[in-house]
Amino acid sequence: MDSLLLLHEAAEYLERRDREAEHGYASVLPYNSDFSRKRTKASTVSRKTQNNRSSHNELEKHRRAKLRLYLEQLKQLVPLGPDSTRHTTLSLLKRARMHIKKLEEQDRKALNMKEQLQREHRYLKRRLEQLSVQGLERIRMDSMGSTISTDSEQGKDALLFLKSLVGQCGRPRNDTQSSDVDIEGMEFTPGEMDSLGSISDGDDHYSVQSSSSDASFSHSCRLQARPS
DNA sequence: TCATGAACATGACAGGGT
DNA sequence: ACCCTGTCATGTTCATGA
Repeated sequence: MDSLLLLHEAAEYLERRDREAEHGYASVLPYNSDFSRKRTKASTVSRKTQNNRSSHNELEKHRRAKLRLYLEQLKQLVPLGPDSTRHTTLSLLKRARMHIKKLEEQDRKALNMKEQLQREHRYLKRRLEQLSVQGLERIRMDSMGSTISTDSEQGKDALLFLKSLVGQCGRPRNDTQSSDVDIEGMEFTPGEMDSLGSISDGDDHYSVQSSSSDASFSHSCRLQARPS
């Protein structure tokens, strides 16, 4: 059972108990009434039970202390906000449930983003490889009139330049490192998610300019791609 | 003073061990 | 069958804020 489900059940339980108390059942039964099973049976309590009572009380106290500790630990993990100066167990559990839901949503969005970036990276890499081949061809054609040594030097320079380009653009988010993308504190606006949604892996019509969230990434690659 | 939440006491029960 | 341990349900008491 996952933590969200546990919290959900805990919060629902406390809410139910509150509701029942409001409507007059369960915990508001009259003391010593016929409905009170423990008090009516108390008269038949054995001497052994009496002897064990204090130890049982101690155990119960320990159990409650443990519960308090867990609630304290939970309080450290859940952002409580400025408005909640006074926390109750119920409010804490509700907040924790909301917080977990929010984290799950962020995680889902970050995974989507990661997949889109991986697709973008693969596309850019392919494109650079194409461009490097085309660039070499063009340099070779342009330098037909020059000497063999010059031609060779220029080709070598161009090749080095293009290789470095592939390295630079590929390095920030290559396939092996992409699983380590830091998604801490990522906030996504609906616009960002929409624009990312327009990219598809199998579709090479993907437009670099259309990706608003990665404009800086693609733009820097384009700028660097201009030989000085 | 009253309402409310937390802490406590206690009986009941379930499950595991002997 | 009995005991032990952990948990739950319920009523009471206490602390605290409005």
